[in-house]
Amino acid sequence: MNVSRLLESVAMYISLTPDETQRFVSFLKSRKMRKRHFLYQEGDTNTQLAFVVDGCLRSYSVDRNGFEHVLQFAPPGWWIGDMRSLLTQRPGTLYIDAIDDSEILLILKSDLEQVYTTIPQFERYFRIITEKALIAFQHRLIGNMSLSAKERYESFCRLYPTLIQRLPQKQIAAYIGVTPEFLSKMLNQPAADK
Amino acid sequence: MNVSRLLESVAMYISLTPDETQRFVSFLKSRKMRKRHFLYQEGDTNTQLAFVVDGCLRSYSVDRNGFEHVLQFAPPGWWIGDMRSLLTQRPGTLYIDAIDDSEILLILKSDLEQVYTTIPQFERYFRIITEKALIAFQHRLIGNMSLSAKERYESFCRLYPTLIQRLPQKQIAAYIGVTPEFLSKMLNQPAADK
DNA sequence: CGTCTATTTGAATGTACTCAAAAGCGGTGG
DNA sequence: CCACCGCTTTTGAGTACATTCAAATAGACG
Repeated sequence: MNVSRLLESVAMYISLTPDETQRFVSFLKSRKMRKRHFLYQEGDTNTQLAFVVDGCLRSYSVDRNGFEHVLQFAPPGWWIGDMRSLLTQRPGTLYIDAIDDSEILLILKSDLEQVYTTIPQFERYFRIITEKALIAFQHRLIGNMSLSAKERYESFCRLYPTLIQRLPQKQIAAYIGVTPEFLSKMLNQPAADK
Repeated sequence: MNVSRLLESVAMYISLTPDETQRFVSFLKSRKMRKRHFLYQEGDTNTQLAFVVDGCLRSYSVDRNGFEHVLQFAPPGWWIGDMRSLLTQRPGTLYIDAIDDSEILLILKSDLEQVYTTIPQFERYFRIITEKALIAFQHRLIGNMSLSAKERYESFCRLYPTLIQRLPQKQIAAYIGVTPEFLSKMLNQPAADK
């Protein structure tokens, strides 16, 4: 089990003793996921959080017309899950799948609670991680309201420069909030520069 | 200083000794704000977090064309601040002002750090508060991508039933992401019911 | 009351969507 | 190794939702 990437992330914000580290790791389960395979589907109760070691996952919802909307891409080093389902312990509204062959570390909600009570420093770690996620989503929301589709695309390219190359356009469209058709037209008609 | 509302919120997630409570309260500063007065403006470095005791605040950004986009309304019992500026300690991009005469409790970033180290339970409190905020923003983002303006308006009414009455339409428009003109037309042409 | 801002209304415009169909691309099996 | 299948991307024409700009009206506040 390759936990070094996660321990690096943890070490950025808190200091653990070898024993604490050991106990934390004992709660983790490693899992390989093949491209296009699901971690959860809508209606499942999400009882775990996933840390991406290698590959890339995504979470998305499907609206009543069948259109997908990407909530998050999770490259290596990122956490992903259906936070709402995790918190409420009720069936979620998100799908989470692998967009590449991936390796992830899972921790169950119940074990996470264990971690919080036995190694309180993790409250801090996840507080900070969550704050950063919150800031990112706030920023994205503002962007969605104040930028044009073209600007959102450019902003996306800046944010995920590595992802942009291996993601199908369709996924990018579902992230920035336009139809695949429109994104295609936009990219092939740079006639007017601004 | 009216701290009972905040202590209620804290007590929902953690248990403090009287001494801890006392120490926490000693970090808070009470402040009254008159309607339309600012807590921060764009470019300020936000060094504090605000808890609304009474009244209502809002945070918003102004895009390059001068349009306002509301990030958050904060009725009594809610926290508000420019999280990004608070985390990075750099000038923020948000404006925060009172939309009603309000009473708030402020805590400085530096004091918050003190609270975290001396009363570690607060890591938990703010982790949970932040998780809830994250979930709310994720939900709103998905809504912005998958719902029509009318549906976003209805969703807003459900979320803030009390606010809806005392907020100018313009503010609601700036929250759901449409122009005030369009919202006005939408509300006055319910000809077609669906 | 008078001023300032919010709301309404209308006409013209634009950005992005819908639907449909063709073309491209990648993986799979023969 | 090639042919085929399914999915993604492209392209076009028509449309719709929402914006822009302008001006009139209504409300709020001092």
